[in-house]
Amino acid sequence: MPPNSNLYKGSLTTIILKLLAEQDKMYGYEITKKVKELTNGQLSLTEGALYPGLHKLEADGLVTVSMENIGNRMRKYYSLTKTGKKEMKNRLAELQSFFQQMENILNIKIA
Amino acid sequence: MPPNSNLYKGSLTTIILKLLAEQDKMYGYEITKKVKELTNGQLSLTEGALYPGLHKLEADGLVTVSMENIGNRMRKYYSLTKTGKKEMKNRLAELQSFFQQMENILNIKIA
DNA sequence: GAAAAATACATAAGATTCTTATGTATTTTT
DNA sequence: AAAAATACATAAGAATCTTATGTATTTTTC
Repeated sequence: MPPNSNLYKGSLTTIILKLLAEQDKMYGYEITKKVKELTNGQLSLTEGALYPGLHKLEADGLVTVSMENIGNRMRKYYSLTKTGKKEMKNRLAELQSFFQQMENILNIKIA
Repeated sequence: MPPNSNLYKGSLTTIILKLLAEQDKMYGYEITKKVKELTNGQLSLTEGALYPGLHKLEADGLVTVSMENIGNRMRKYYSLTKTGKKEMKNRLAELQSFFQQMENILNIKIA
């Protein structure tokens, strides 16, 4: 597998929030798998960014946690709070306008 | 004027390189004006990011500087080096693939 | 059945890139 | 004459990442 592509800083939590909005609840490792799958293996979230990111979302009240034991191994499932759903919409809108601005500036077509 | 939109970190130097590729030479303040113009005032580069960014591009050998005096005021014009032109293409390509990946992950249409 | 890979979490040090604040000075507009 | 725009700069601190390391279980492969 190639080394991680650089995530443009700031997009990680938006990704997490959007995936949680679609899947209802997910655990960290599952998120990394999902991102790899959706990008055909091109993008790998690093654990050093993912887990602190999830902790921050929790501290900010955007997600809640529920633990589940699978055999002897634990999983921490994350779900969006009501605030988290709103914030997800805000960040998606922000990201869209960022993309629009980048198109204007760089004069490129995306997709 | 509204407060600065957040630039997604990492995109600033790509913007600078692309504008320099189109304009041949520009000075810092001119770059901020151009970005404002292209985004209809929605995006303002902050000086605290712009000038250090230009200095770093120079230190990395991607741009060269030529001074010009306009009356009693100086301008520092920046131009792409050969390496800078290559790097600009690399970063644009990287950014495009990042956008593509974000589309895949977030399931959004851009533009 | 032993070794390797995958699963599943975590944290810490350091790098990078930004924001905010501040500073200097000239020129143009009001 | 005062305010806004032009034109540069740097420093402190915040935010977000990378890289490295650690622990432990489960599944796959040889």
